[in-house]
Amino acid sequence: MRSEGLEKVTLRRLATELDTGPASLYVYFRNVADLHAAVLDELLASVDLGPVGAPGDWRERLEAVLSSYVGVLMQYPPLARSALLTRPSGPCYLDLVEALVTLLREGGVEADRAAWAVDLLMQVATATGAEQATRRENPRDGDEWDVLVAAIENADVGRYPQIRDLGQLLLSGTGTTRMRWALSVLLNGILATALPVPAPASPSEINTSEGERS
Amino acid sequence: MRSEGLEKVTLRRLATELDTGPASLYVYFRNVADLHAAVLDELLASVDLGPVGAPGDWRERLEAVLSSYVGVLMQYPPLARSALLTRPSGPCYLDLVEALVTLLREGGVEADRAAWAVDLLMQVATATGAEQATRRENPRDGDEWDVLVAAIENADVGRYPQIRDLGQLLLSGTGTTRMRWALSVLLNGILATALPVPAPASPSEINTSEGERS
DNA sequence: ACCTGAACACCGTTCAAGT
DNA sequence: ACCTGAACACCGTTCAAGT
Repeated sequence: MRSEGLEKVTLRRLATELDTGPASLYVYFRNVADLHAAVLDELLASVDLGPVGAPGDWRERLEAVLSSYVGVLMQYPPLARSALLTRPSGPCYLDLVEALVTLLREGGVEADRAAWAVDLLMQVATATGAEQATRRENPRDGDEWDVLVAAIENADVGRYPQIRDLGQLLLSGTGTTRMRWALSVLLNGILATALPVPAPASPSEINTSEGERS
Repeated sequence: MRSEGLEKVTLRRLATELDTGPASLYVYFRNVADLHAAVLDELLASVDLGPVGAPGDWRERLEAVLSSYVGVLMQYPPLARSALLTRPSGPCYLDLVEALVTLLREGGVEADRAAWAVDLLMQVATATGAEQATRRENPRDGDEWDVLVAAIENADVGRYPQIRDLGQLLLSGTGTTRMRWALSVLLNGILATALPVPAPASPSEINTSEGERS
């Protein structure tokens, strides 16, 4: 419907695209965050969930799904950024969650742990996508990188002995290899870390045990 | 110097605060990202690095430092958001990196692994801070939560069997307990996951082995 | 009743004109 | 030479006035 190539997703741009004033969009969206969420979910439809049903190692398939997700985010920097702050609940987002849970459970992760693990995996993937998308669209990124390199190389030995010791190790690796390693860390950690035992609750407060969520 | 209580850090607001026009700030900062980075680093000075030199379990001390960091981010939502996309290189940021590396090494993590681990820990902590800060300042967050609860409870059983199966488990736990678990996951994963063997490089390209970093 | 033009209150950035 | 007022090109949101 309105899935034309949008680079800067903004209320006004979409309004002029539709030959109307910006006020009209408030009939469909209560604010700009709502609009972003809607476009984002539309976009998540293009994430490749094929690996879920495919044969092969569940870890590799999970990595494939998350890579596809990150790739989609990187194509639309502003949406990638909004994905970090939004609480998505669209159908395609749920498809993605469903896929990740399926793969985790296939890997032997029990239900409660898988539930929390999905959030963590999505958080890291989304943050990675938003970061890389922003850097990619920022032409001055090279400069910032150089500044960081210089800051590390010239770091005061007295104040930053560890940093001086690590040196280039802090900057080593490509984005892809780092993300592959991060995903391994997460999966190994998830497999090794049980959920905390829930705080003992008296029977009367069992139904409010969802917590403050803040 | 200019560390007055700033809630919305914006070029113009700071300019009027200083009784001048917005153009004047371009003498000190080349753009608004630069300004954010500067203020952020100023803010990072208030992160409590005391636990680094204190006695006790290195994991708990690392958790204390990161909690302090997240707490600082949550006090300034716009800066928390910019921290996700910026490539910080200020002195206080380096202090924080130094602290984390120190604790990781104390825990027996070897140098190269610690170098990558710091980035991952900071990414998760920063994302958590930015998320929670944004939610806290958004009064409609309750509504979005309700929408998500409803979406999960009423999810189509055919399309989302796993989600239906998990149900409230997906929403269980407070922000704090989730973050404590996430940190355990990360530390367990870091301890369990060696870096990939670097791609074999001919001697001639050893000096360019920093990678594309994209 | 529904839609929307125009206005409001902001942004970041640039650049010519001042001192 | 250095600083900056004013202008430019955008934002998101509201609201009164139209149909």
